[in-house]
Amino acid sequence: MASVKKQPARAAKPAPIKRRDRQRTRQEILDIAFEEFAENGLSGGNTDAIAARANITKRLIFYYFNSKEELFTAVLEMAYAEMRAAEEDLHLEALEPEAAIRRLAEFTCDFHQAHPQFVRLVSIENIHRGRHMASSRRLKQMTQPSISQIAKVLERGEAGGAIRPGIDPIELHMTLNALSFFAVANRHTFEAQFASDMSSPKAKARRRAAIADLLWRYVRKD
Amino acid sequence: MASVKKQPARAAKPAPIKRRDRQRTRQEILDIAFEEFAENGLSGGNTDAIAARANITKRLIFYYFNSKEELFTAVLEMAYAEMRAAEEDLHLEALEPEAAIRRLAEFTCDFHQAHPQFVRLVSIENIHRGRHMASSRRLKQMTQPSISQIAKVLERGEAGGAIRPGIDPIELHMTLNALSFFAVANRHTFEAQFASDMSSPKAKARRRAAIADLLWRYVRKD
DNA sequence: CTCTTAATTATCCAACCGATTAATTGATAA
DNA sequence: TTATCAATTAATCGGTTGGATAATTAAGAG
Repeated sequence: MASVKKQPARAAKPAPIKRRDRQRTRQEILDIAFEEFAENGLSGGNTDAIAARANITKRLIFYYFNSKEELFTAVLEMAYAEMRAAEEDLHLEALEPEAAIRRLAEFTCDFHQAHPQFVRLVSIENIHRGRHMASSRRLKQMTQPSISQIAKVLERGEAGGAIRPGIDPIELHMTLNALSFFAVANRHTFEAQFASDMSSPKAKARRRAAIADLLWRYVRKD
Repeated sequence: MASVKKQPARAAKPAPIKRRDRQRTRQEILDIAFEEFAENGLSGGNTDAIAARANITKRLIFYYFNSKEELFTAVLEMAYAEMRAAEEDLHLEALEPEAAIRRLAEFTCDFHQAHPQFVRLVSIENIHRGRHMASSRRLKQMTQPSISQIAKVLERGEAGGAIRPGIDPIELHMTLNALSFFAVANRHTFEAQFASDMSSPKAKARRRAAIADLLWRYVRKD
C-alpha cells in the first residue's frame, strides 16, 4: 500500500532484463524474434508479442531494427551463423573418406533434428523466395567453408580410390541437406499421410543411419 | 442514360463468370484461393484478394467455406487429389524394376518442377504442423495407392534378384520425395548461398537424372 | 405467374498490427 | 552538479482484414 518503488512490487513478472545495455537488449530481441518467426512465419509473426515476451516496448524493436523485415533478416543471419559455427567443429580432414562422409551426414541429421526451429525458419524464408537472404551480404558469404570441406574429402577419396570421380561437392551437399531437411521440415504432412513415425528417437536414429548409408553408396567407387 | 440493365453497362469488367452455379463458383474460389495461399501463406493469404480476383463478394467465400481455415483445407485436398490422379497414370507394373524405379523418380521430379505452387502449399502446411491435413479424413486416405505401387516394384525386383531385400517402400518414397521436393522448395536459399543454378531447364534435367541414379544405386543388388 | 429457396451483393465493424511522434529516464563525462 | 546523448516508454494512428448482418436477386417448382 505504501509508496514503494514500483519495480519490486510486481512479483509475477519473469525477471526483468538488465536494461540500458545495447548488446544485451538487441540479443534478447533477436532470440525472442527467432522463436516468434520460426513459430508463426513472417506475416504471422507479431511484433507486439515479441515486445511483450522480451519485456520491452514495441518501439524498441523498431529502434534497433528499422522494420519487421529487417528484424527477420537479422534473425536469419543469426540462425545461419550458429549453424556454420557448429559445422566448423567437425574435423573431416582427420578421417578416412568413408568415415568423413558418414560423420558429415550424421552431423547434418543431428543438427536438423536438434533445431527444428531453424528448419522452419529456412522453410519460411524459401516461401518468401529467399529475398532476405539475397539482400544480405553476410548471409551469402557465410557458406563457403562448408563446401570446401566437402571438396577436400572428395578429392582425397578420389585420389585414394575409395570414391568415384566426378562428384560435385555442391550436389553432394544438396543431396545430404535434402534428405536431412525433409525429415524434419515435411514430417507433419508425411506422418499424416503414411502414419509413419518420424519423431521418435528410434525412428530418427534409423533414418540417420539410412541417410549416411545412402550417401556413402552414392559416392563410393564400385 | 435511359434505364438499361446495369449488368451489360460495365464494359471494363474481365468477363464475369456464369453465376448461380454452385459447382462452378465453388471451383472458381478454390482455384484462386490455391494461388493466393500458395503465394502468400495462410496468414498472408487475403480473402478480399481472393474475392476480387474471383469477381465475387467476400461473403460468398464464407458462404461456401465457413472460414479461412476451412477454405485452406479444401485447397489442400484439391491439390493433393490432382497429384494423386497424375500418379495413377504411371504404369510401373509394365516395366522392369530398374526402369520402374527410374520412371517413378522422373515422374516425381517432373511433377514438383512443374508445380512449384503445390510444393509451396505443402511447405506452408508443414509450417502449420500439418493440422489441416490431420483433420481431413479425405487427405489422409488419398495416399495408399502410391505406396502399394512402390511395394509391388520392390517385391518384383527382389524376386528377380535385381533389387536387394529389406527395403521399406515408405522409406523409399520418403527418400525420393525429399530429393525431388527440396530441389524446388529450398531452391531460393540454396541458390543464394551457393550461386548454384537450380532453375534452368538444363540444371533441372541434370538433377533429375542424378536423383534417378541415386535412387537406383540405393536399391539395386550389388 | 407466384412462391420458395438458394445464391449473391452491399455495407459495416471491431480487432489487430506495423509504424510513428514525442516525452522520459538513466548513464557518462566534464 | 549538470549537460548531453542514448536507451526506453507511453500513447496513438491509420490501414488492413476476417467475419457478420441483412437486404436483394435469380432459378426452379407448382
